[in-house]
Amino acid sequence: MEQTQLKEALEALKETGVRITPQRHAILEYLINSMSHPTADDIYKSLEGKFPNMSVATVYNNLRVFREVGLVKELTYGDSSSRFDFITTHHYHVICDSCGKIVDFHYPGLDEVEHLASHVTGFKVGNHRMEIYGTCPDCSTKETH
Amino acid sequence: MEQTQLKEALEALKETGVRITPQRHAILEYLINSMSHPTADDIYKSLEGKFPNMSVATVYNNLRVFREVGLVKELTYGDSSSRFDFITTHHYHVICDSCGKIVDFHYPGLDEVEHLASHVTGFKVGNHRMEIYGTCPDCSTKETH
DNA sequence: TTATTAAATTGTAATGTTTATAAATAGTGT
DNA sequence: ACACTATTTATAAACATTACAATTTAATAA
Repeated sequence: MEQTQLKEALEALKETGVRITPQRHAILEYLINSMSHPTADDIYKSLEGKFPNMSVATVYNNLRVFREVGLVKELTYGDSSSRFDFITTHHYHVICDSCGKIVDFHYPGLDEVEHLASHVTGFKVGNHRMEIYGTCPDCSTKETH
Repeated sequence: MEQTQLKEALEALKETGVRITPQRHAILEYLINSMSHPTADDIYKSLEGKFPNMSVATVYNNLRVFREVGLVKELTYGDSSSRFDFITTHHYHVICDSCGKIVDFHYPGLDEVEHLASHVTGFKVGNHRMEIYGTCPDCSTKETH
């Protein structure tokens, strides 16, 4: 499952003329396997064991490359640092206001909204982002005891 | 029109026990009158004339206060600094990928999505955010000549 | 009006994330 | 294996935002 995704991702890089380095391989692998939404620093720390000499700049550089190629989505919430998400299928995120947990939420998409927006504003609409905020079950039970 | 909004905002502050200082008055006024979505630094620079001694920290502190009271929404896009938006009616933003222009876009809301998300994830859903990205008319014409 | 008190402002330093830079290194196609 | 460039590394710099302590000020009541 993940193997396919990784292969496809590497293929996509090759096609764009982006070189495949061990660091890039490892970052991609981490993004695919981690079911969370890590920050650049999370990734840096997680790969410290395998790559003791890797620079933080490398992580940032490659996340930018992956974003430009369209492999990765950058999520900017209110908190200090960006989070990065390997793009699989179209899905949204539900975020807990209390503990910050991020849960994936699949939804058909909001093409209708895009069309309306395009019509009203005259923009050539390309894409959109949406996040839903609330309290996760864990934090809900904690609050009401 | 704006006078009413400002009065109501000041009233809301009073009710919450937040003191009304000249700086707060000016920042609120600026947010309401500016039809743009200024950064903290925009606000700071714009009020430099009236308040030569005002600290950047004051701007940040008060934007946080306004957000906590619910008068202002903080918008975190990809770029480096947050933007702040005085909350009037429920609307979304359409953002130009090319020049960064932000246009308001009124839409009935996405209650249905919130309900579904709540049902699927078990979250107590409170609110959501959505932004639409594309190319504005100006940039579109520039590209195609 | 004045005194009182807690809250807000100021100035500055500190923090933390992200980017820029230049030298060293390593992928890729031949 | 070679040559050509992209990439990595290490470090410094830039930038937005926050923390802090001292000073000032808004709100309240006498």
